[in-house]
Amino acid sequence: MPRIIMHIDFNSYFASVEQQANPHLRGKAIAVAGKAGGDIHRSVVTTASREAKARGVKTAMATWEAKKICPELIIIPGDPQKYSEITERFLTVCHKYADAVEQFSTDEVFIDVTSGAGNYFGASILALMIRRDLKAACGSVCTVSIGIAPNKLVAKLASESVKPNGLTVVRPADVEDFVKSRPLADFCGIGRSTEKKLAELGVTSVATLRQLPRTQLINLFKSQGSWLADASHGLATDVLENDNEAPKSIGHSYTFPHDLHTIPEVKKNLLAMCDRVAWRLRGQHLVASRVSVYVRYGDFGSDGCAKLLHIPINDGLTISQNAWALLSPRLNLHRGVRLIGISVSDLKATKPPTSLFRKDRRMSRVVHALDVVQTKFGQNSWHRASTVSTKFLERTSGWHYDHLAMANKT
DNA sequence: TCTGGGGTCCTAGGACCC
DNA sequence: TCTGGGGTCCTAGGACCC
Repeated sequence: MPRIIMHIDFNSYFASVEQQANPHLRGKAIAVAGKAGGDIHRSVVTTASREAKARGVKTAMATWEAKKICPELIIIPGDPQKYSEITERFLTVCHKYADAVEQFSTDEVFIDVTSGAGNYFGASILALMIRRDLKAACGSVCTVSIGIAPNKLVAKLASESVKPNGLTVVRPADVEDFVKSRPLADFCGIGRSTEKKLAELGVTSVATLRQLPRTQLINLFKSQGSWLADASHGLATDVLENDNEAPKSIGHSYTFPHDLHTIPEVKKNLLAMCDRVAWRLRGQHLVASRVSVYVRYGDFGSDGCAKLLHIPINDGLTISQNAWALLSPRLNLHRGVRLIGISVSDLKATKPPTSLFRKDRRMSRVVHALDVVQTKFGQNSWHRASTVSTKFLERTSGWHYDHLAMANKT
């Protein structure tokens, strides 16, 4: 049975949320970049408002570059908490109108409205109702572009085709023509590299892509080749993914305000980052069997490696020890460390601690106590002594000891 | 004053086993 | 004197998405 899939895409998501929250920002060129407390100068634009886009500011553009082309640009640090609250409201509205909802990213969902809408006319009415409810739930500044089509691939192309505030319906009979009108770069699955490779073959449009034999595409692009052949006709067997699936990996990466040149600096930051990853891991009751570490140097060269562990782990210190063992033999400090990325994967549900050693059992009690503190007092409620400067410790030690004492009682 | 940070999936190639 | 072949596991690295 043919399906009716709707793709809903928040326009300039983070920027709209900021403009909704602060009326002074409405109608102005703003960009969301970095996070509160982070270094904005080494960040890129996460989202540009409609007004900023009109002046040439684009997503992923370096903030200094954005400022250069749009001097009046107001840069706002990102507020993940705020956005996830709005996303929750967004999802609640979607669930009201469809059984199957796939959250594709913070600001995009696919919903299957086959049974709820009945036909494409019904789906258009549904889209208008969703738009009305979203305005009520998220604010009048927030607009969405909606695409309706027989599959995810075309629904996404459709929503992308009219921005902002578009509603594009592509009935099955119109798929071939509609797809032909779209640029290759708009296809979800054709990135810069594939686009370039296709251009070298003389393929710069859907029409020219259709002329290449499927066998040739498969030879050149392996499994992606077959997908390309289908996509050029708007054919896809994509299904809505279940939202409740556990994550496959959890990671954290950070660009330092200044490149690091010493081992203690690297180790200290690595440990703090591993603690954050471990905290999220435990929050989802998971343990990890693979640790991956990635480094970007001042010259923008990079290096990374990964290791499978025999015993699954979920505490920051152990993750950090493994990451350091991987990283240290290949680390080149002369180049300056710009970014470190740490990621854990091969995730499984946590089992109760089984170690026979008293030291390990004691450590898991400490980790649990610290989790309790962090849940109650937030992300910066405790730090390892080894990850903070002496000055910082002197300034804040009283505060920390108070909280640690409380944690032990808990 | 040099391009972030969160993910997923696929493939190549080496090591190892029988 | 010349080292096949299938399978699996693992890491590195690249491509893609937002």
